[in-house]
Amino acid sequence: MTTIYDIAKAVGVTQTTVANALAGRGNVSEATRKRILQCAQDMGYRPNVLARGLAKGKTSTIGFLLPTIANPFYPEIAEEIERITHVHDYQLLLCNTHHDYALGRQNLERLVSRWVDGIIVMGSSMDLVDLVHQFEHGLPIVLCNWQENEPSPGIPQVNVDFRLAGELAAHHLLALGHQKIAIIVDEPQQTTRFAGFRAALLSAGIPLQDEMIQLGDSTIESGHAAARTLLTSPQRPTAIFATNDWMAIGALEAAREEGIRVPEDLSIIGLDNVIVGAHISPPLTTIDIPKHQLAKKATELLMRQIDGDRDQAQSILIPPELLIRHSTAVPSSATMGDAPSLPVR
Amino acid sequence: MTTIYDIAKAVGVTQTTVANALAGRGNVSEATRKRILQCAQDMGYRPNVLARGLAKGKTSTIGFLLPTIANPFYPEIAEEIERITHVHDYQLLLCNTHHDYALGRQNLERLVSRWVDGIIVMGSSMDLVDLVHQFEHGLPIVLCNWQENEPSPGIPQVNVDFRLAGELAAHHLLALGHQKIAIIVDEPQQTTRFAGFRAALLSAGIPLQDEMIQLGDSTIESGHAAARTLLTSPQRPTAIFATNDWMAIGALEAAREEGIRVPEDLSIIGLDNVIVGAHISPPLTTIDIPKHQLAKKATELLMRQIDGDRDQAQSILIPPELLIRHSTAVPSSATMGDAPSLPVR
DNA sequence: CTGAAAGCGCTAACAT
DNA sequence: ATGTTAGCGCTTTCAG
Repeated sequence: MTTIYDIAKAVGVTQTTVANALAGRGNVSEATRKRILQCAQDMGYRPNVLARGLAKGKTSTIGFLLPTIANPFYPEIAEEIERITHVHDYQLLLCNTHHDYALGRQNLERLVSRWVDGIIVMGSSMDLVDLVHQFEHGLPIVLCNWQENEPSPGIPQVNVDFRLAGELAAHHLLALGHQKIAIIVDEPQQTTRFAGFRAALLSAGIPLQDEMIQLGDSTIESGHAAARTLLTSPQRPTAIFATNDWMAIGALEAAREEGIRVPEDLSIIGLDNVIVGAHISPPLTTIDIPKHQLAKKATELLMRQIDGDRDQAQSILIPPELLIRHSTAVPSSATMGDAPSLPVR
Repeated sequence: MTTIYDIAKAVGVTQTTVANALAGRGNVSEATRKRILQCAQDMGYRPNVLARGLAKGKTSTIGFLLPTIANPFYPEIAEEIERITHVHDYQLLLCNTHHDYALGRQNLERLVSRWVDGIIVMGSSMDLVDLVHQFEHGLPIVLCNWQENEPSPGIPQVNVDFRLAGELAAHHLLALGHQKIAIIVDEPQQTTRFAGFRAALLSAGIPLQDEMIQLGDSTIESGHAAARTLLTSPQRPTAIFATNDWMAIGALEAAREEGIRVPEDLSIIGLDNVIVGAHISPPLTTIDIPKHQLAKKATELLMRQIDGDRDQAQSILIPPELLIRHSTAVPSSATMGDAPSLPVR
């Protein structure tokens, strides 16, 4: 590896001059600058960011903690954050925690050891306690999509209004005329969307029955298993809200296996708006999470913190939107004469 | 940030002793070791990996370049590589190149600047020329799933036998009795699987027609568009091989839109065996790529290189496997009496 | 068993 | 406009 010292020697000047020339500081004569740049090029010089980080106490690196890139919801956000951070000349360090708090802490410590300038953490990826600890020690942190209403002691965050998300799902199903409604939820991670859903049903006079609540862990398989339980019970629901698309896809699969048609005999609505959801059969009705906006705001908040703008405990809330496709419809068993018609976009 | 010097001061010894104690070298008395470890714990000491990397000339970091984590094929591999590297106490640096060679080079240079100990590069993510350059300068590199038969001048690689993959797809469709067969391929990235497919058809006496070849770019949308073209042509095929699952899902969607039943009126076979493919309707027949094996071998090869085992230009070839699900079947228009029956697993 | 000192490649005052 | 110097936190000889 060639260093600035090598260049200095070759050109016949000192380190400082090379450093200045390379950094584009004005105090170098045009002639020597040219020679230096040329030489750097020839020798294939690459600055050593370790040395720079050590000297400056800043690494231009930010960490990004998420549960798993296996659920395509996260890659959509991760790629956007990567894009933005690159524009600002930061390098992104991606870490999967696999919903494992121990792994989350380990990853966090790795990042701290690397002197990252800040981190963005997605909900369900780790224990808030560990984060608070680092935050109080001065590490810039932004909570993104933090599940759900956990108190965040002064840590800036950008969130989706999950309560509203749950309400939107409920209202959609209610508007279609459903009465026997079930939910598949990843508890306690996704408790707010659950609460919103439940409250909306309740205020419509259709309280959610206990046996209509099934737990999942956000994977396709868990959605599949939960739906299976729901669909083989005597009290079979006519509509299911899966609190993420991945589980909704599993539910879709279970319905198919049971010979239950979607949306004719069963409506399924997800949450996330994962790209593939639009391309399967039937195209999945879902609650859209504005992922790019989430990524953008989170990165902005972090950059601001890194630039010294601490302690203005920002908390941004982004509204989700109902996205009607074809996995939801008026219940076929709707005997009531005033069944509302199905709006489709 | 507390440093070993802080600890030294607190305990009343010198840096060296602290370093030795922390590194677990034997030359420290049990008494002082205990005090040091205790103190480190109390002060929340975290080693600075930048400083360590600088001093040792080794960063325990490896880079991983891939096209995009938006296609779930890659996350499945990435997570496995991350897992293995963590076991070996390496940190993984993930970089998306978005199939953009300029971005790929930029990412590569970033990694080099970070003094990564080595990199793993997945096919279609960047220009081989840039890699060769770094490799010749001594950077350990492993090519993983490198598309397809590009010459790799001495760089170790682990590949899937894509030619066989193409043949397997062809043989499956032929065995079912298909005659009007089409392909959707991401050229020139996926040329080997294409070649295998084409050759197998040819030797069965059913050469692939030019109008039965459509190009895609590995996205769902491109598969969708390509299939649409195929399915609306007068010479509509009875079977389509999409060279990756993502495009196959797009093709499935196109068929649905055209009112063409799969697999009754149209067989579709993909390649990758992406998890979600098993859970959609109909479950996708595909060629399985042993991703974990790929990840494992690639990491092994890299570790070996890092440990000094250069220049044994290894090249590992892993065989793919046919995975029959429900998107392929005997063509309904099969008027021949000896249509083979459909094996399903 | 413990300490002193040099050095990794770079930045950042402070000279000249 | 260029040079000198110290220092970032750690590892690594080499001495005591």
